[in-house]
Amino acid sequence: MSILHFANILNSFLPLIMQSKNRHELNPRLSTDCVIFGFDLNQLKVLLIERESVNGVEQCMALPGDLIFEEENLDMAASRVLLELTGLQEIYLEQVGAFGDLDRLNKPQDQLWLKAVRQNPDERVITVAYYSLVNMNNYTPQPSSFAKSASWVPLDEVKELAFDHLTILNAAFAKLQEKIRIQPIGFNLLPEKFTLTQLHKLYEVILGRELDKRNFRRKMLKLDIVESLRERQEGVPHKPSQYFKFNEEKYNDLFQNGFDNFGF
Amino acid sequence: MSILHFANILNSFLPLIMQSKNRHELNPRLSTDCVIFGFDLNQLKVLLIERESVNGVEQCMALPGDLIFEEENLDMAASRVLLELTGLQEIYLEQVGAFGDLDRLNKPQDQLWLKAVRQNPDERVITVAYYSLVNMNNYTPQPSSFAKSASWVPLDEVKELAFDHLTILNAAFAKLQEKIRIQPIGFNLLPEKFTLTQLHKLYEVILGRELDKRNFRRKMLKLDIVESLRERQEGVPHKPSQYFKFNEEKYNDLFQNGFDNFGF
DNA sequence: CCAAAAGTGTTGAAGTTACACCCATGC
DNA sequence: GCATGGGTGTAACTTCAACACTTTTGG
Repeated sequence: MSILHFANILNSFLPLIMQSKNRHELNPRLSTDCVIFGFDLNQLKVLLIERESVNGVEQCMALPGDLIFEEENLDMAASRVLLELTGLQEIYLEQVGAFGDLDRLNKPQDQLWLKAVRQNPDERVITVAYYSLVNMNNYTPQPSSFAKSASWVPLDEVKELAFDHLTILNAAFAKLQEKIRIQPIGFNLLPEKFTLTQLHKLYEVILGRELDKRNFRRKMLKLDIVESLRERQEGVPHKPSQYFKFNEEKYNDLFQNGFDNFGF
Repeated sequence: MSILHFANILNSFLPLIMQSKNRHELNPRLSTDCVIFGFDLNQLKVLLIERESVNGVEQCMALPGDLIFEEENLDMAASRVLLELTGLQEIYLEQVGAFGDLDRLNKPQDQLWLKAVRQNPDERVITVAYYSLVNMNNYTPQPSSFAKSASWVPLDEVKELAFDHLTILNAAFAKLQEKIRIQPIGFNLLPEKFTLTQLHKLYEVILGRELDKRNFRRKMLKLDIVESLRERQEGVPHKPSQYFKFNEEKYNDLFQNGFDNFGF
């Protein structure tokens, strides 16, 4: 009796198995990946994990991500996986979308890794990606589970990632760029008190182009989402800058309504 | 030996089964749903299917959607399912996102239906939703497969849908509203030749508010994405309107670059 | 006193809003 | 001739883009 034949017989029991099995199992066909953006006041970074090498072969870096449980909401799964691999928690994650290309796990190196850690390494896996923005100062990654390390990597140094993670990262970054035009989301990436120059820089790195300093400041101040703390930098070898905080009330207002800048 | 015990033993063979089974099977945990918007020159409509009644119980309407095959891209699955259920094809579908709440299939009526048509009715299913805009004149729905009927339903008459389809519809509509501010996508919803009044009406129903007629026309003409056909309506009991077509070249240009209206 | 970044105003151009009347047609 | 929707212009206002110099501090 061939394996195929054997499997086909077992196959007829699948419905039974499905109904009775422990639902706290992992779903072998569904995963989640998280794209967490941070900002070090100079450049945009993304949180990546390093996985253990397999048979002495170094694995390239990856987004924090893993299979989800059978009985787990997608959103909760993303939060859990992020926590397990990097120690970060209480982060609002927004969905980027589902990624399910048939060849997304086919790179030889990825296959090697999957064979080492997954029960069903050949299983086709669809992943649901999430993204978020965080203030790097408040979250220090602590690798655990299969993450050998978890660290902030400058976006423009990311050349290669596991699986289709580069595609996912690009999609998330595109969402970020689109979103920052409509909602004043960037504040999540900054410390509680920040200078307008830092905010200015943040917008420049997200949008990928220079913005006029005076026009930028005028606009931000008029939107009324920043508020001076009447406190200045100290110890800087130049004219000290005022610190600002963001005005949560206005922020929430704009966050909900968007900037509504289309013109209609 | 309990069923549970039995299942647990079989469970250990699962990896084997997974590897050897026919990959042209349906994945019992993954589905796709399509939100197709149409416009009848007066109101927005969405394409819904009606399913066979189960044990004499009428089923409420649903988005066209079904399980996807193991070896099938998500995008292709959405196109296939749409074709199978409604006869529509060659439609560009854009992803809305993944929906996977644990209770999304739990309504009693939905359970009834699932038990009638699915091999594993209790399986937790995650769905990947897509949306599109079409010119209703070019696509006449032809129900088949488990769709008893497929028809255009005015958006504001949709009160209840199967599963979490109302949530999905709302998410897709929100995307549509957001997108039309950034890209001139509305033309997909109109016939090849249309009047500015029809286009105007379309924008009003999508955005859900009145727009000044003169300002709207001025703006559209300046964007240069519509072009007069120097042809007029006939047989209308009022001053006949010019027909316009949209300027594909300009359209594609704006489609790629967006309106870039944020101000930075 | 030098280097470095902070902070500040104006102007011309473009875009936005609000608003009311005449026109061409079928009946 | 009347009902219906088509089609048009202007003025006040707001927003945008471009541009350069003075200020404050540490060393």
